[in-house]
Amino acid sequence: MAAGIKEVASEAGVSIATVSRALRGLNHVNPETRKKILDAAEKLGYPIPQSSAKALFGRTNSVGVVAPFISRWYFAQVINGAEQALREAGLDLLLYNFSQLKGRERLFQHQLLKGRVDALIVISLPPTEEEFDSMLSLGIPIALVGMHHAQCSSVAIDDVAGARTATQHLVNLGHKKIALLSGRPDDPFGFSVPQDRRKGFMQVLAESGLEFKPSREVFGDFTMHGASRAMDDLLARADRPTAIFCQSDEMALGALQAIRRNGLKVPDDISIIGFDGHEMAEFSDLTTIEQPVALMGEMAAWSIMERLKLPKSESHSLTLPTTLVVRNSTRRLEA
Amino acid sequence: MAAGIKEVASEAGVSIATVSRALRGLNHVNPETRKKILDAAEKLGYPIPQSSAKALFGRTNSVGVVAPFISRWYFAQVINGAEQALREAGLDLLLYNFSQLKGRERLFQHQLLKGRVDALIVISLPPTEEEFDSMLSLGIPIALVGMHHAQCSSVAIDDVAGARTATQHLVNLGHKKIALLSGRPDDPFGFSVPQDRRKGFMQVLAESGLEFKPSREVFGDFTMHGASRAMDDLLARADRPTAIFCQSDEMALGALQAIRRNGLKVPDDISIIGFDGHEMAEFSDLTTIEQPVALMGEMAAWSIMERLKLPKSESHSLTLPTTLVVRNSTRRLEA
DNA sequence: AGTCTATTTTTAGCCGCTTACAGAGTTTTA
DNA sequence: TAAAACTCTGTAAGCGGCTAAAAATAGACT
Repeated sequence: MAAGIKEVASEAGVSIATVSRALRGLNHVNPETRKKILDAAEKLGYPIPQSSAKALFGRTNSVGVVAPFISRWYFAQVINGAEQALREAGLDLLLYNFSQLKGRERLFQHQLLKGRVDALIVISLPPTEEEFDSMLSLGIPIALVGMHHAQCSSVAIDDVAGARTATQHLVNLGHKKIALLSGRPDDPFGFSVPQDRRKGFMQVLAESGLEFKPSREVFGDFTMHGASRAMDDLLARADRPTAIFCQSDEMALGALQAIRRNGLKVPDDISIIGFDGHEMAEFSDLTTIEQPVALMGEMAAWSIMERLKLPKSESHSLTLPTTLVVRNSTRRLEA
Repeated sequence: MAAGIKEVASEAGVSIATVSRALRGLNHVNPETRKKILDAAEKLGYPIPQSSAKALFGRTNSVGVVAPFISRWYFAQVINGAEQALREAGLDLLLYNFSQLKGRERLFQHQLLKGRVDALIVISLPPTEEEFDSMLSLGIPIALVGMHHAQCSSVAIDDVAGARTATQHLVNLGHKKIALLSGRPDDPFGFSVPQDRRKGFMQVLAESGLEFKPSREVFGDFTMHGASRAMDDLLARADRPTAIFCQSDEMALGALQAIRRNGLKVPDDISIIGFDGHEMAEFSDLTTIEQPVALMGEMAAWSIMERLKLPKSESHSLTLPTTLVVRNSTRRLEA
C-alpha cells in the first residue's frame, strides 16, 4: 500500500539512491537498470516521490499566490490563469488571502511562507517597503501582478494610459461635465491602481482644458454596492455630469443600476465607461477598457518558472496593452 | 538568518527536543524553560516550524481544494469561504483545478495529492465511483460541497426543492408557458445540479397540470454566453413562453441580455428567475433562489477540521436552506 | 597481468523536526 | 526511609528522499 522509494528499490534489487537517480532521469544510471526500476515502480504503483520529503532540500514544488481577495472577478481570473500555467508545469498552488490581516500580522504571514513555497506570485497587493523586504528575504523568485517594483519581475498594465484612453473617449464624444467614480479615499491597502487611474483621468481633463470639480468625484470602494450608493449620492447633487468614468467595471455595473434606479437612461442621459473587461461588461453593454487579466496570471507563472529553472535570469517588468471596447453605454453628447 | 529550531535550542541552552515540545505547547515542560525558549524564538525571529519537515510525520498542515473551475462565481465564493476558515485555523490551502483533465489523468492527479494534504474539499465535482474510491483510499477526511455521497461529509443545498420553489413562483404568478434554461445536455462532468434542478422544475409543472414541451427547453452551458445564444434560439421559436426558469444566475443574466437584445422587456413580456444568489443578480434586479455559497465553503472546512481533530467523528451530510428572493424580473401574467 | 580511467552503484550522512525512551531530580506512597 | 511515581529534559532513532564521496565494476591501454 504505502509504496515508497524503499520498496521500489528492493523490488528492483538496487539501492535507494539508484532509484532516486533513475526516477529523476539523471545520468549515471545504466539503461537496463533504469528500466528495471521503472518497471518496479510501475508494478508497485509508486506515484511520485513524496513532496514533503523533497521539500527538505529546498524544492517544495509549489508556489504561493498571495491576494487580498480571491472571489472578486479580477483576482479569480488572475489566479485561474496562474493555476493553469503552474499545473501544466506540475507545480502546486498555495493560496494565501490577506484581506483581513493588517500590519504585523501580514508580516508574520510572510514568514509563514518560509519553506512552503519555491516562489511567490503577488497579486495587486502593495506591501510596505518593510513587508516587501521581508518577502524578498525569503530568497525566492517573486512575480508581481498589477504593479511594478524595481527588485522583482512583474506583469501589469499601464493604468494611467488606460484611464487616459477612457477619459479621452468621453472627451472625444463631446462631454465636458465628466465625473469620476474612484475607489476609497482612505485605501486601507494602498493600492496604486486607483491613484493611477485617477491620474490618467486628471491629465486628460487638464489637457482638454476641462475643469475638474471635486464635487464630481465619488468613492465606490471597488464594489458594486459601494458604487451604487456613491452614484445615488452623485446624482442627487446639482449640475449633473453627462458622463462618468468608473475605475472598475464592477463599480460601473453598480453605477449603471443606480442610474436606472434614479430614472435616468444610459447612454441617453449619461454616458458611462468602465475599466477591466469584466465578463459582465459585455452583457451589460458597457463600454470599457479591457485588460488581459488571465493572461497576466499565466505570464507571472511563466516568469517565476523561468527564474526557477535559471536562477541567474534577470527579473523583468512587462506592461501589457489595454484595449478600448466601445459598446452602448457611451455616446456623443447631444449639442 | 536561517533560524531553525536548532538555533533556538542553543540560544535557549536546551535541547532541540525540548524546544519542539515547548513550541507546541505539550506538557512536561517547565514554565520557566518554556519562557526561556519562547524568548529565544522571539529574539531569533523563528516563525514556525518548517512545515515540510513536519509533513514527514503525517501532518502536512494543508488541505486540498478540488474544483472544476476556479474563476466562476460559485466556485470562487466557495473557495473563498473555505480559505477563510482554514487560514483562521492555520491550515494552508492547496488549489487543484481539474477543468482540463479527463479520465485517467484525473485519477492520476489524485495520486498527486498523496502526502500533500491532510484533507480534501471537493467542490461540485462528481467523480466516477472509481475516482471516488481512489480519493477515499487516500485515507484522509473528505468534504463535498454541492453534492452528497454516502461515504463522506458533505454540505449542499436541496437543488430539487430550490427548483421547485422557483418554478412554483412562476406558476403562482399565473404563468403557463414556462421555459427551462438548462446546462449542457451532454454534461462532460456529470454534475447532478442540472439534473436536480430540472427534476424540480418538471415536478411542479406536472403537479400544476401544465404540459412541458421539449421545445421549451434550451441549453446554456452554465455560462452567460451560452445562455445568451440559447435564448436567442428560444425566442426565435413559435409560441413564445411567458416565463423562464434559468438553472443559474449567470445563465439568467445572459438570457436577460438576449431578451433585451430581441426587443422584449422583462418582466413585461417575459418573466425570468435564476438560481444561486449571484452578487450580480441584485444589480440586475433578478428574482432568484439564493443559496449560502461562501458559507458552504466554510462549513466544509469546519467539517474536515473537526474530523482532523477527532478522527473518530462520523461524517455527516448537511443540507442548507435556499431562499426565494423576489425582485423585478418576475411578475404576474396579465390575463 | 597490472594500472588507469570511465561508468555505475552503494554507503552513509543529512534535511528539520518529532517522538519513543531513558535518565536525573523531586515528590508521593507505603 | 526506601520504593514507587512524577516531572522535566536530553539522547537518539527515524520520517522519506537526496547527494557527496567512496567503492565496485568494466573497459582500455601499457
